Amino acid sequence: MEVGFHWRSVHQEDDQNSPENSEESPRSLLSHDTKATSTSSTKSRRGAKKRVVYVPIKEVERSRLKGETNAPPADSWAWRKYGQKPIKGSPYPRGYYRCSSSKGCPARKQVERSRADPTMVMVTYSCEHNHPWPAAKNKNHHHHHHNYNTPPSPPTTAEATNSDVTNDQLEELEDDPQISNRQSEPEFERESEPELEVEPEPKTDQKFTSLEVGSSCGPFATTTNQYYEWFSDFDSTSPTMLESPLMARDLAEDSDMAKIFSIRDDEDSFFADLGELPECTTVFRRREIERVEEHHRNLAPWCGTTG
DNA sequence: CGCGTTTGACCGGCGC
DNA sequence: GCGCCGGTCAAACGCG
Repeated sequence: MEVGFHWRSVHQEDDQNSPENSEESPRSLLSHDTKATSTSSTKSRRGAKKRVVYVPIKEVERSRLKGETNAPPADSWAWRKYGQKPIKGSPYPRGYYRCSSSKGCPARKQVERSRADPTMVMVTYSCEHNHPWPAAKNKNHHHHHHNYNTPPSPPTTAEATNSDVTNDQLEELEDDPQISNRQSEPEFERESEPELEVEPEPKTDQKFTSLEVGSSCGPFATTTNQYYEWFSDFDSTSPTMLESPLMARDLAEDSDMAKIFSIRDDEDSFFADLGELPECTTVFRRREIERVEEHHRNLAPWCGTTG
């Protein structure tokens, strides 16, 4: 495969000038990577580093189909929506989310549908989680090695099925034929199908016009729902998930991480890797986290943007 | 009753 | 200085 996701260090001035420009970037997606997620690190005005992730709306759609109103690329963290605004250049609104796991957690993310490619959802992560993954909150990961920024060890479908997901949850998952398929299929071929799956009806367009993903992002990471999210994201666009755990950092520039990612990109069976990668990442991840926390305490982090 | 979403108001930065 | 715009706050509301 040639796609997957590309770590793009976008050294734009210090901001994504305009939504239009930023949207144009993911042209690669437009071409054929409907399923691939693309990421790019950029800085916001105040120099705050941000990580942008593109997720095929399909993922979102699928999630919704499952009966849950979840939508945004679930990263297993609990996010609480604190605002939504229409964006000038885009017909789609942008949803603002904040980590609800910890009160002081500066982690934030913005979810909006790509204007250039309506089949993609653009998720912009800012700031880093400064607390362990709230596993206890909604799950019983007996061996979860909550790495700060790393969500629970990405429950490979198998793993989760065995230890994390309850029967009910499984049923939910299996309830969606697509999901089941994905788990066993490479799904890449499926992806070759255009947005047919995504927007079979015009009404689909409606919901997006109004709030689209943003609105449906609601209760996604509330509780058990997270499992669904994981699955959906996983079997389909794993890159998305990979993103979240490492996001806020300059992983793009981080040699170690970068390496891992490249590997991932090549690996078709990232599923297998997922089981281990998180572990590996956890190690140095923690190291960095600590540093990050330091920053957070000592000096106003890049996310210090107040307005 | 607690938690999360919704939604309009408010604030601050930036360009003109 | 003013207006536009993106980002956040906070009250109201809904749901489990």
